[in-house]
Amino acid sequence: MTDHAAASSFCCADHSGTANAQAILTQAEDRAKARGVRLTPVRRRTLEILLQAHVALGAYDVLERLGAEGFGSQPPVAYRALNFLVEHGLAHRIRRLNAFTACAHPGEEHRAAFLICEACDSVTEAPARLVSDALALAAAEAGFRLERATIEAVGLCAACQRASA
Amino acid sequence: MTDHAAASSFCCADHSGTANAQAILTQAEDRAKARGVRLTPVRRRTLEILLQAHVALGAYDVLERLGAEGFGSQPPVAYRALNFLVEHGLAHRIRRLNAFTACAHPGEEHRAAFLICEACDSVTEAPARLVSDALALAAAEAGFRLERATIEAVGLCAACQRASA
DNA sequence: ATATCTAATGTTATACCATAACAGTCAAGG
DNA sequence: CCTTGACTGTTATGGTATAACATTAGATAT
Ligand SMILES: [Zn+2]
Ligand SMILES: [Zn+2]
Ligand SMILES: [Zn+2]
Ligand SMILES: [Zn+2]
Repeated sequence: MTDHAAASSFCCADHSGTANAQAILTQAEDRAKARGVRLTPVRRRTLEILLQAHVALGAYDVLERLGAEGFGSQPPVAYRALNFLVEHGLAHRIRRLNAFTACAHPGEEHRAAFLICEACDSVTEAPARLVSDALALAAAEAGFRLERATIEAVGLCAACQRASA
Repeated sequence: MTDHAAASSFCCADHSGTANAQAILTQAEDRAKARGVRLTPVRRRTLEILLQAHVALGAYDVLERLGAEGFGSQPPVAYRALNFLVEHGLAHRIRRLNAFTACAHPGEEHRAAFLICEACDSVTEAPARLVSDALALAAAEAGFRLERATIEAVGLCAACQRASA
């Protein structure tokens, strides 16, 4: 897991960061303000780190960067910042990878699905309205009251399909 | 995680085990034979352990039981058996819980969603054809070739809703 | 039957992921 | 000011998972 960041440096999707990272960061600040929570330096920097990465990062990957920049260097520092971002819709946890990725659409309320490429480790956030609705239906049929869900697909991203063709 | 097995001893769903456990075990044997793989003693016993549990079990929970019965007592013993069962459709991995549960419908090819109760830790396997289709569609729209997916819902099972009403 | 090969099991050791508990710090609001 | 609650940092520990290698059990082929 630790070498994800190094690998596949010119990979697929539009989460590549630098492009719209600034815009997303601004949205994130707005959202934080709207919610009345503080986007403190560690938290903000953590979000930037996620935005700059083109793959999902493990907590220890994030921690390493934070520590190198003068923030705390012990696991709780990273986990707290990451959990904060997730709680407030600024990042998502990818359970299959034990990793985190910046939300591509902060501000909107959304239920996302994640498309994880087995070849390049990229993670793309896809709109999951319909998937979510279908799941809600299936849950209702079982008398289950759905609170939230994890939807993660594994396969090959468009770029890697072309590359392997 | 370790006390899941102890808790909620008369819980909700139909995965309660003992009822149709025997039938499922038979199906599993058939399926293994059909696939030309061996359901060895550890593997079979591991499946039985999962079937007897009424919640998903962590690898170390399973390991503890296996060790107590004369099988190996080191992590790889449990992980290998569990991974075998998952690979061959006899069990499922519940990523949100870092746990495993016996498949309720071995034999059939199926893409399942899991309904995880926050109150009693029960895990119910729900048919997810429609959810899966919707996800396939969303993936296709992103040019993503879907291989497999994890669909896990968190909420309240029917029984626990009644209990808390 | 015996040699041979492969799959499966078991062990040791280690890596990776995550949180509990407590101490110090900082920024309001009274 | 000074209290208060939120935030950051540290130490310590617990839980999850795999790599690497030795051993054994089953199948296959003389
Ligand atoms: Zn998002
Ligand atoms: Zn890719
Ligand atoms: Zn199943
Ligand atoms: Zn329940």
